[in-house]
Amino acid sequence: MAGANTKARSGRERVNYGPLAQWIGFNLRMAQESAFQAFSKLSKEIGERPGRFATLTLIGCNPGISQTVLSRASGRDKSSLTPVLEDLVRRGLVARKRTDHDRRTYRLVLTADGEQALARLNRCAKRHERNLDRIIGARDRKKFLQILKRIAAEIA
Amino acid sequence: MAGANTKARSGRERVNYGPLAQWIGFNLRMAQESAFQAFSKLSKEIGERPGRFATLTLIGCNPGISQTVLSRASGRDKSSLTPVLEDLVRRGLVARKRTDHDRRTYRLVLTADGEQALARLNRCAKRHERNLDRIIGARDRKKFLQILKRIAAEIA
DNA sequence: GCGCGATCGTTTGATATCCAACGATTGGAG
DNA sequence: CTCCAATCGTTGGATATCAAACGATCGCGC
Repeated sequence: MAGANTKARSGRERVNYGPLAQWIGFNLRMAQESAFQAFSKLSKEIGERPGRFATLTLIGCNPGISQTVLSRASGRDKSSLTPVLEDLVRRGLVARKRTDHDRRTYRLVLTADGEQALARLNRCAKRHERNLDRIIGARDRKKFLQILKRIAAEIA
Repeated sequence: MAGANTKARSGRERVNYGPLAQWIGFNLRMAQESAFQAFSKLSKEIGERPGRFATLTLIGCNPGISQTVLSRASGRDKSSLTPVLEDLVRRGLVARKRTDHDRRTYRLVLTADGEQALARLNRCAKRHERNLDRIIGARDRKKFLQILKRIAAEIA
């Protein structure tokens, strides 16, 4: 079925991906999943979850940011952030401050411990990025990054 | 903190991404999420879930494939496939056959309805891919795809 | 034959995520 | 002033995923 036979599977475990092999969407998912798994393993070594990283970085670079703005920037629903921030606050990495002129929003800031945790995560991320750079190649890195950003920005 | 101030936020809702802006891993996640959302919307129009697509395609291209092989090919744990296949079988899109020489494994095949559902999903995917192609540009498409495949293959 | 490690699909339990709805709060229209 | 729509963070319900453990089955060595 479905035309497009690139290669029938031969001996053991050879799979025919058919048209999937040429589809950006599928390969984007596979690459992201692999990269995430790899980073997950690195960050587990220092006892942090990978999902915390973008959150801590964005709070660090934008002290006083609100949860809603943070959720949009990190590409997740604001309700997903509630348990994450609860955890980060409980562990003393992030502080929530109420403002007086608008008592609905929190202003999020890193604590000293939060800065340290972020620094540790940054070292992991650097190693991870070096691995990715090695695979992508310095020559194509800039263009690759640029295309990723265009996809994120324009497909919505 | 964290050095690297590309731009302080000014008026409304300007967020400083700091070093995140240059990281492949983060941008890979954002691009994948956006692309998946877009495809999700398209496939919802025809009443299918986006996760079913790779599954149906791989079964179609590899009639008789087992669940374990299918799970590895589609990049998901085999236990994630159990409810998906239950649903596809219940709706009559996929048939499971027991083999006589190995009664542990199923052999998965598409039914006629499954072929039709896949054809509908394929039309969605083509539209989706055209949008991605427009963003990426024909000139860079091949290289982009190649890099995605290398990441998926080599980072693990 | 027999037994035991490996494999297949499922179950179970834990996360992470989305979406819709909610209560509290704000700010603007009248 | 007084409402009322909009916004903020949370809650509740649904789905998707993984990892570990399980029962059934296989196949190999002996």
